[in-house]
Amino acid sequence: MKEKITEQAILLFEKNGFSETSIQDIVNHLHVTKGTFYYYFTSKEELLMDIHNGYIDDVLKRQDQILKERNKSCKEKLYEIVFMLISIIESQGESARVFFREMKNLSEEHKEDLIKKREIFRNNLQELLEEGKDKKEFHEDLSSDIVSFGILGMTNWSYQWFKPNGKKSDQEVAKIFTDMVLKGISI
Amino acid sequence: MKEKITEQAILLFEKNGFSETSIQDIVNHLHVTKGTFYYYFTSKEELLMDIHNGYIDDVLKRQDQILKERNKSCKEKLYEIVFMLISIIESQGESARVFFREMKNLSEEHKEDLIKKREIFRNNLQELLEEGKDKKEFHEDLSSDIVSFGILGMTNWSYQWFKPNGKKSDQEVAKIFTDMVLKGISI
Amino acid sequence: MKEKITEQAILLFEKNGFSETSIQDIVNHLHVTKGTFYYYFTSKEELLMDIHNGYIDDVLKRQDQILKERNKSCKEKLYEIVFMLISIIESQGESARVFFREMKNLSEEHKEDLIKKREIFRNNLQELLEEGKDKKEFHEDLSSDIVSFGILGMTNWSYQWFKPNGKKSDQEVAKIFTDMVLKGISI
Amino acid sequence: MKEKITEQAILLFEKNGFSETSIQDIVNHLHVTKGTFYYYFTSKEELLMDIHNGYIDDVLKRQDQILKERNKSCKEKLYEIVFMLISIIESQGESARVFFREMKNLSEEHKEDLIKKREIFRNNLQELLEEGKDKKEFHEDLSSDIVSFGILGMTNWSYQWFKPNGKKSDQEVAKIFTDMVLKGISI
DNA sequence: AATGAATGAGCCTTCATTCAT
DNA sequence: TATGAATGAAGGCTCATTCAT
Repeated sequence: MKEKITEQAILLFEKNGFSETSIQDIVNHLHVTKGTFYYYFTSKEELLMDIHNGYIDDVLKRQDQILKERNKSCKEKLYEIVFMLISIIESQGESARVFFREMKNLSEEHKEDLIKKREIFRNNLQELLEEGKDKKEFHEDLSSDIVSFGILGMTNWSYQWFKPNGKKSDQEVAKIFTDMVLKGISI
Repeated sequence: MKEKITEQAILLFEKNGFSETSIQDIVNHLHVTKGTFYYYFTSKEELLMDIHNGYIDDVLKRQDQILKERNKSCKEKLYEIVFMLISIIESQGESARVFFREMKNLSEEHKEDLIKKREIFRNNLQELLEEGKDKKEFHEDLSSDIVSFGILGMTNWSYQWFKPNGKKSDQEVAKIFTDMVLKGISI
Repeated sequence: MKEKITEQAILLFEKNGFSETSIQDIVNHLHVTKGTFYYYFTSKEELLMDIHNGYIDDVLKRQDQILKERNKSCKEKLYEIVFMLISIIESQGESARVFFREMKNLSEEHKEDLIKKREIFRNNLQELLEEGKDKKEFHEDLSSDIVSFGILGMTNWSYQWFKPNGKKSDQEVAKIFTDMVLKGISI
Repeated sequence: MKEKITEQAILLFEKNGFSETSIQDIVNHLHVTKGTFYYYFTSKEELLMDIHNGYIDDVLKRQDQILKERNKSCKEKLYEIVFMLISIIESQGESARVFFREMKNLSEEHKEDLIKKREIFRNNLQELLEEGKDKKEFHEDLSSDIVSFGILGMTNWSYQWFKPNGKKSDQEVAKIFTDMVLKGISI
């Protein structure tokens, strides 16, 4: 039941926003009563936090797995991270959108926790860029901080327009983005 | 007065969110009463729409000016657009953040209008990329649609982390982003 | 309107208790809506505090007037205070009962304020007893603290049984109590 | 278990009030679940009634024992009743406070039962005063009804201020009160 | 004897909006 | 142009109670 509530909530938060979705809305869709909701969650915010944690923890775990792979170059790892981010928006688009849009509705304390985790993710990417510089895979005058923000912007922003069943697949988009970042668009 | 209300609303919407900001909050900061608000606006949504239009119209106008410039290459124009987007977040950060976050609170009708304008903006960028391909400034196998999304992602996302008085200026960030997009990060 | 709400609330709080009376109950009796209530009060507790302050401030003012009277003996003043307390329960019985029963529903802060005022009242009584000892009106080995508690107990408790239109008037009750306290019941 | 629930409930009702204490609160403190509560009690009100009956029955029994004593004067019996009431507040302060404060939360029917018992107690006291008048121990023009209310007020009110480990013991307070009632404070 | 899931009614509070002045 | 009083709908949350197991 707790899981069913969470799933339904993700759908509604994504469609209408957190503040615009009432507990009543959520439980109506599941044909249970508000009491039931409060049996499983102590507050609406706790539910939102659960959703956020579910998303970021999953993303961090996948990033970890990619970075751990021994016999891959930094370029290859960069592609895989880009692909992972795009494809996670394909498979868990609603969670992703809730994640990016609704952080402000968390309590100050919870928000801090999440911002820390998000910063860890970005920092790992920045370190990958630095490692690539050391290994002469990337330009040595690369601003790894700004560039990491740029790459994340490209991929994260895709939740605004990327459609799972659109013209381009997640793999194609990831390829185009990685090409752009690696080789540039200029002749 | 109408302008003062709009300005104050932008500040509060940016800080606390649209749904979380009450009309009362806004008028309290201006030491007037709710009646005054409803003398100038027919609804809270109208105010939000005004803010959105103010932002996108400004951005479109600036883009137009850049694209009209005769004696500039496509590369140069691309840099100028990136710079314009970053710098507008420096100078009008609050409006920008409200614009990106609060569109869902507009009525279906108003939202459509805005999405159209936003699509015009992106399409202009895509056309610039196509023109660049024709003029042999950009690779001929460039996916101008996806790449335009990528560039917008990079710049728009900067509202999440870019700080006007941070280590890098808007010009530097624009330069780094354009370099990355044009030349790539790979050796 | 604010006054009408307060009056109605006193009646209901007295009859059913503070926690057992809903804002809805109050406004229903006045044929207005809950919004109206919150236009005049910021919270249910504020209303309760208003009631408490209205009562204790009135009682303190009256006590002051009695104590200030120049040409009266301590015994006479004691009678007047007892009479005042009984008669205030006759005229403002509901307020009195709310005052004695519902203090626990105030916030910690507000409660402290009130307890201070109540303590001032009792202390004034204790000082009157001490003054009476000095002037040889009362026994010199009188425990003025415990006795003051006893007198207040007698009078305050009357809110539990005293009925304005009962067999004995407030003046008679005050006379009986004062006689008992002054002369004792023993032969 | 039933007893454990009752004890815990008394503590919580005294501290936070009946309406402000939830069944959940009570069972949490005992590390059992709500179901358990409803196995032993049919409703929250029944529990409150049990507490009330426990208190008043005990008080009535003790009063009975005092009144039955053959070789004591009415004055002595009066002292013992006052002492009994004060000391019961010392030993069972929580029950006493719940008794005096929470009667309004009983059903009309249950409340009547209790009021009857309370009236029996007061009436016994009044009869003791009458008996004292007959035996020339008390003034013959004594208003035994009002005086009995006064004595009960003095003692019952002590639950508001009497502290078991305070400056004066229960015996001392009872002595002061009885002296005041018997001999008066006037010289 | 005890649990845990679920209910449903009610509560305090907020807020966009209206309207007479 | 601006105010202040009032509305009504909705929202988050609590809680006594029920019941199958």
